[in-house]
Amino acid sequence: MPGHNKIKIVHALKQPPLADFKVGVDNVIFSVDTAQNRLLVLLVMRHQEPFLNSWSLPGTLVRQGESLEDAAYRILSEKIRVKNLYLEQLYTFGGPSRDPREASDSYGVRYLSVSYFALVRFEEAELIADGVTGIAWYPVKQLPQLAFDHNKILAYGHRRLRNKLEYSPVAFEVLPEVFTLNDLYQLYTTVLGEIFSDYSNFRARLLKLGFLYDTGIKVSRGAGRPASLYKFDAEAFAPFKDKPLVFL
Amino acid sequence: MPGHNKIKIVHALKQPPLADFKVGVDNVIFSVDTAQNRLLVLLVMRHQEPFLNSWSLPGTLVRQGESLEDAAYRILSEKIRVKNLYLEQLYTFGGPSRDPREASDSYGVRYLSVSYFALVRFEEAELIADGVTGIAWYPVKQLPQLAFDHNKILAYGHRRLRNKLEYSPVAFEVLPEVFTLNDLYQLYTTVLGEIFSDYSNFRARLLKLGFLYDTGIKVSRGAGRPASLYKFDAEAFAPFKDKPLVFL
DNA sequence: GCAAAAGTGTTCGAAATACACCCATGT
DNA sequence: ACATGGGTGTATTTCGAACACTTTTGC
Repeated sequence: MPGHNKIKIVHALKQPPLADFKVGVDNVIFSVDTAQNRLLVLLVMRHQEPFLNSWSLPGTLVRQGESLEDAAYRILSEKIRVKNLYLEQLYTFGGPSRDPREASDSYGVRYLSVSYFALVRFEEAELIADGVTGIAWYPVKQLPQLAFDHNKILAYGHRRLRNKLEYSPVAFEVLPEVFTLNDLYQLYTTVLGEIFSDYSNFRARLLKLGFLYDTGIKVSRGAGRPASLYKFDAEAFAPFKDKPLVFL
Repeated sequence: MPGHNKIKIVHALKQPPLADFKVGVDNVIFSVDTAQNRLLVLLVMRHQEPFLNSWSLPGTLVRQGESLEDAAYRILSEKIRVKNLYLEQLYTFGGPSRDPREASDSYGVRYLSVSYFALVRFEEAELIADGVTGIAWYPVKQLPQLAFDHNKILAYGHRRLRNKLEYSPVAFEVLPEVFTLNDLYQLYTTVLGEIFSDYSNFRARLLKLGFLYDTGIKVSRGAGRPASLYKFDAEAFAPFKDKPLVFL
């Protein structure tokens, strides 16, 4: 079809050229220190320009043949060893000039960031300190200035975490295998804030739902009556999957 | 620091090269035909390879200096004219080999799709038929086979729409300026399915919330008692913003 | 008058809220 | 023994589901 081709060419001449991208993946990795009731996020110190010696979210550029999610898992496994984790895509930040390299190398290459949101168990997460890379859990209450637009990404991740917590059982991905109901309650209050119902009501509602299994094992934390250790029963939770369950 | 430099080089040699990307933006544009109670999605016919003569989501590749959202608005405005609309980012699909061009041109260029989700008012949306481009509203109940992974993207968008509808006032972006409570009810049932409370309860709950303004104007649709036309009062809704409001 | 659609009201039971109270342990 | 945290029970109120009933129109 010659006529059709002509149209395409005319259009191509009118339009500005396509942008070339490198695609980065940045992870917002949360965990909760139940002992100290702090919500933590994993940060790494940059050792290259740009933003040399700034803290940043652990990230990487996507390689040939690698899917976005693969890349997300790759950085994660380079930084910490975990038994299991929760991971989902967050958001894609892609405005021009969000990365200073775009200006400097003037090839017109854009840097786009697909962010992922992850939850790991604090007790099981073993940081991989390779001696060169600074890496640390930071309390979200005391964040430093981060590289790029990472503060924005982190804020977005934090919002997602709060939402998730209300209507999905992500909490049990963050807690240790067994936990007391108070651990669970503390987790909700530290992440969501004090806007919360009574402990006894929280407790009653959750137990009635029936996906928490009482192991019978008691644990004593200093003074006071020992608490039962509970376990999340994934099978018993199944019927609630995708239902608008809210345990506010 | 020479030692530091050496480490970088060694790593670079071990690692597979970075992928180069073109970034596409694909829009899932919904509207609701209140007259026929159908949920519609905007599709365009492709006139180039790959997937010549397949229906697809309206999309484009991102140009130099253009943000992702700009690109989303650009395609949208090339296809339809609307007064106002709701737009938000959906998800980023980026596995290797999701686009057949990746294989064929063998430059190792990857195609990544950032999808956007849009809602427009059916009555106000004027399709721009340029004679060449086939473009049409398709009922989501009767979708054809789409190009690329667009069926998957569309399914994802549909799920998001259902969720949005339950806890945010997007419905009023899709309805005309004034509407009857029945219009609203029909909208919810057509999108969410019949899993729904009674009309009278739905009605009572919404009116109690107090952000629907009764214009007093009555409109008669065939037989039966004429209905009041209502208006969404954005200011009165403000206090509910970001609250876990659900009008199921 | 009768059907059809809009709009109102009533009843009933389930859940959320706010407590008061009992239980088991460390010191 | 008493302070501390764990755990249970109960009265009150709010809210949603179901459904009966009234009102206003077209035919």
